[in-house]
Amino acid sequence: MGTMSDALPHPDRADIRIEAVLHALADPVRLHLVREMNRIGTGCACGAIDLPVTKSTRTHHIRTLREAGVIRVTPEGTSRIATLRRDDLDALYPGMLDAILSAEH
Amino acid sequence: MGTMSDALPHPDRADIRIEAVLHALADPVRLHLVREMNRIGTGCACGAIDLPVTKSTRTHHIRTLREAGVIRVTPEGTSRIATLRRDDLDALYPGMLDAILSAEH
DNA sequence: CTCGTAGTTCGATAATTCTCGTAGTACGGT
DNA sequence: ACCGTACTACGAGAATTATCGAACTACGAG
Repeated sequence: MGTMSDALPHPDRADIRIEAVLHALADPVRLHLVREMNRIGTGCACGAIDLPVTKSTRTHHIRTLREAGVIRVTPEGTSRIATLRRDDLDALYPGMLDAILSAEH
Repeated sequence: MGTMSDALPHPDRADIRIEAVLHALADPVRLHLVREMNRIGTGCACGAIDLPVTKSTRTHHIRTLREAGVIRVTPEGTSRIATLRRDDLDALYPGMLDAILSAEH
């Protein structure tokens, strides 16, 4: 049970909660992930973005972002492709994502 | 030392960090405080908003919001008046605050 | 089938942080 | 001067979370 090609659970747009999204984006590692995903554009391999943490920690952060509804993750071979849920986030909180992503840092 | 009428420390606009702001807004109690401050409008007494926590916990949350640069707090008699730092937040992250405040909940 | 790569899961630890109660400070009124 | 109200400070407990290492699963290439 639980093979890697099983669809991963994602919240529906209606089930995305602002607090979970804010919490997900408030962590420096996760914010960096999201910024990079945004920069690279559509569909980037999770592992391609280098981070100052081990791979199990990376898994934890990717899951946090996925469960909050910030990214969508789909298996592709041995990799997993992550995409920002721009459409959903823009529909729910218009302007928020752009404002956060374009913030200086 | 440290009398109540001392000016409380607030970060300059340039020192406001997006991560701190997101972290401050990610807590349900603090988000409720901010929503209420926004609804009530300019300058509301911190203690006027009722919360399901004790007053020392309230102090903690107010300080977190203040130190993140989300609100400005000024002594006024025995009370403290809190105001959203709309101008600064809108300048730094245009559209973010409105998007968060108008999110359904 | 075996190997290497990509990622997950589990258990543990360390760090935050949310929460509270108690004690204390500041200010305004009587 | 005294009291009540508003809030802060400190110390401690409970909960959450960030992090890691080790063991495991899945898939593709040879």
